[in-house]
Amino acid sequence: MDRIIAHLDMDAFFASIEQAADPRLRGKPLIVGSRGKKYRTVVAACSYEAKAHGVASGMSTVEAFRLCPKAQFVSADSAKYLYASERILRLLVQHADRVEQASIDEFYMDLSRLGITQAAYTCRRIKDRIRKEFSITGSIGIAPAKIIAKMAAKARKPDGLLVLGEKDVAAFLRELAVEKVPGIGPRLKEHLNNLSIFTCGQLAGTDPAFLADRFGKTGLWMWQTSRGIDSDEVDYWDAPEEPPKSIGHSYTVEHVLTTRTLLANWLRMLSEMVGCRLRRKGFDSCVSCLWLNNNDEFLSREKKFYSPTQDSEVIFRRSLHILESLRLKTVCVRAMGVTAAGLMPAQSLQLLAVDRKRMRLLGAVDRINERFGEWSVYPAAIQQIRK
DNA sequence: TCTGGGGTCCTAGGACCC
DNA sequence: TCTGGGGTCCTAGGACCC
Repeated sequence: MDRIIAHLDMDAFFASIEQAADPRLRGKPLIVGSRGKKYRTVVAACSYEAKAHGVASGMSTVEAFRLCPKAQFVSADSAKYLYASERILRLLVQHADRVEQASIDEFYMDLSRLGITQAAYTCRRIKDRIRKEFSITGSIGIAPAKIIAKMAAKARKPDGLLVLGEKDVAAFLRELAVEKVPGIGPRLKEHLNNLSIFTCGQLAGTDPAFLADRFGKTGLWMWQTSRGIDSDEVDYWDAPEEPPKSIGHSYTVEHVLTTRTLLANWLRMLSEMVGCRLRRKGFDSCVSCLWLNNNDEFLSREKKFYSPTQDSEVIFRRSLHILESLRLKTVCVRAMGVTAAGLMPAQSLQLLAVDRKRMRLLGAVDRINERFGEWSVYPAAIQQIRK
């Protein structure tokens, strides 16, 4: 049986939800910032009215407002989007045998059982229901492979539907620019263009051994994709949910940090957030990572430690240890991040009495913060950087 | 993750062991 | 003591995605 995969990609998802929720925003250019500070953030999403002025996701809001001064601004409200995303998932499950959520606004459906005509009909029906029930739109691509379905949905945005049978795939790919393939970003595009490879058709015609030699695994993957073939992992459905590989937090400060003490205080806070999330999710971590943007130079280091931990204080000390190993001559930090990797299920049994006591303390602090709101209780060292 | 912030995966070189 | 090959682990850094 031929595979028939549909990919639903919501159109300007965050912005559309905001417009659906607030009639005053409808029909207007809208910028959704990833955080509340209007001029110190980037565009998480924007309405099609804003896109018409050249605004795009990932752009700094300063640039976005230069292009479109009249745009409305709201800060992202992820709880709202997650809720909508879950409801969309529930709707899709009613129409497809297998549904996989690929991100907050993207879904795959296996419609192989339906045949192509019926699959197309079902997708039209899904689009109608989404418009009626959510007052937003999504685009759907139908193809024999997940990655092709995804590209097909993108190609018909917004509010589009593109149906590709087995025999249509080659024609669809032939003239498609290589950078339209998800996974081929600016760097790979440039590399390929330098080799006079501009379209998927040209990529498909290139010797795979040559690509493997140039790009390693990525080369073979690009070649496969350009011929409309999913890599094996991608074709795997119903996979049990993978545990996260890392948990981290980062922050860009308004005013550059120029003292070690101030920097340490911020690391303390980020470590606190990371530790809290480790405990909530039930993980211990044995690899600590620290990155800094110091004097406009990006630095990152990670180090493996032999005792797994979920204690914020330990995460903090490890971050400091890594910081020392950087031997910074001057401190001039604009952004920094603390990440816990090497995750494993938390050790429930603490051997030493002192550790048991410490875990009880952390547990109590977590419960207080859960009940009375985040940051009800926090280490005194963080005091001076909290507003 | 580099004008935010959250991630994943891959590569390559060095250390170390047999 | 040096040379060689194979394998694993650790770490830095690049590229990409939403």
